[in-house]
Amino acid sequence: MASEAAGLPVDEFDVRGPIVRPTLHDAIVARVRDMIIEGELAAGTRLHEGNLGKLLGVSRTPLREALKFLVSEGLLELSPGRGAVVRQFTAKDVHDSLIVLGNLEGLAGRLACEHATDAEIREVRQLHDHMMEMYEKRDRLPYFKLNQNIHSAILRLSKNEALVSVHNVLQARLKRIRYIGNEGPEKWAGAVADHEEMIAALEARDADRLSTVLNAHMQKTWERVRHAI
Amino acid sequence: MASEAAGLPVDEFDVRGPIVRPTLHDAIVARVRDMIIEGELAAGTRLHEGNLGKLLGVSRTPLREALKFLVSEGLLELSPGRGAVVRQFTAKDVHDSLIVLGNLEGLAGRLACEHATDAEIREVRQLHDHMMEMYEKRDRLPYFKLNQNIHSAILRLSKNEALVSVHNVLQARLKRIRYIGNEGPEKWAGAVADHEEMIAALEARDADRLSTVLNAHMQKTWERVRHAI
DNA sequence: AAACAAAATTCTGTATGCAGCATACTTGTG
DNA sequence: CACAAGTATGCTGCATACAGAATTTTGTTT
Repeated sequence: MASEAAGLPVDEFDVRGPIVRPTLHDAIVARVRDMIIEGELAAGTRLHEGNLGKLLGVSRTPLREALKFLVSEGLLELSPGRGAVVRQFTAKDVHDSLIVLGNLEGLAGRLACEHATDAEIREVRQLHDHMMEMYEKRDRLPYFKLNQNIHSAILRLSKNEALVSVHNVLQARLKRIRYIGNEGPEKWAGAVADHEEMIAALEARDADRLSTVLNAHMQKTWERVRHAI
Repeated sequence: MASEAAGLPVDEFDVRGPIVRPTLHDAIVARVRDMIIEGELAAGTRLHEGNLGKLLGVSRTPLREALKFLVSEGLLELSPGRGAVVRQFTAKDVHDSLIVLGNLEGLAGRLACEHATDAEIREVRQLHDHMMEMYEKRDRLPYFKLNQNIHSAILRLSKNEALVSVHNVLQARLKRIRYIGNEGPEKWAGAVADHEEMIAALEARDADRLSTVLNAHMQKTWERVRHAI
């Protein structure tokens, strides 16, 4: 309905909401979040509103709003009068977060077994097979991305928005650490074995088994990343 | 160490951080959050930056920063070009959130059995006994507050910061609904029975039992509040 | 009278300016 | 030479100003 002419970038109209346009706010939030995850802004770094604003090409006002948003997400900390600092996670913080994440993913797996359609499970299987190809080639980055996608997919298949939401927040806090916590070959093999069992349990819709594997998988993740903290 | 003279309002120095002063930002966030929970700002209400700012006695800049913060917490929604709106939760949203909350509290109970000191458990027992007095008197508001305090205390006793954090976010979203979802006497009695079992399980450090009760308690909460949505 | 179009008003989004606090530097003193 | 006090700079926090989008109101036409 919006435009018949081919080649136009995107429709301005969305099915459910009225108009959906990308906002500067979202762009800044996403950009700074990426800078933190990719280590461009190391933990403990004090964020200079003037410099960072010039770097991103925005003025201080929308930047400050974005920073407040990231504070709420737990990626930044705020010292009154001293501005925002990239949050430094202690080993205990990470361990605690992984315990919660394991529990949340366990719940997600349980719900996914109940609510996912067969077609959706097949899509996860495809992601899994693709990931295994990357593992055979020892191609770490695509493996890493597909791995994340599979976990996100299981969360999505729980069909529980609240669960997805809190998982995302916690996941974002740890992304940086999982990014650098690249394990040795033997532990990698262990993670792959976990994933094999995951997909099997999901296809069998064995809620208890899937839940258990996901929870245990997260506990092993701790062993893999603890050295990096 | 800070001041020997009695009567001074508060020490300016905290044990761990350097200086702790209340910030305008935090005050605005807390105020608007309360206005939402207490229904002064009903779900669906469009927040007018000019009016709200005048009402609170602050200019638009810090107000907007606070609103962005609350958007991240999930209490507000943002329509680009149209400002912030108090988020409207569907019945499914609430149900989903309660499922997650039940799981989180179950985990918290499990961890609390492991990590809480005897003294801390005794404090929870005192809260519980006090709450029971209020129940005998059918004094709803203090009962409600003490109830919340007990749940918060169990979360705190888990000694897991990440768990407390995500629980708080989810809890804040539902506070308004639990505030209005005041049940009849028979369901109230059921909730009280749950609490009796909770405190017993905690004192026995029976992790499985406490976890089960907390999870079930949250599922019953759904029955109590569903009519209010 | 109803529907559409255009103008005016109002509100959001962004930039800039200013005041106060924090920090770094400099200078004076023991 | 070390340390402390005073000064100077720079940054944050907040307010205001301006531009563009959204909404409402008004006028015109059918």
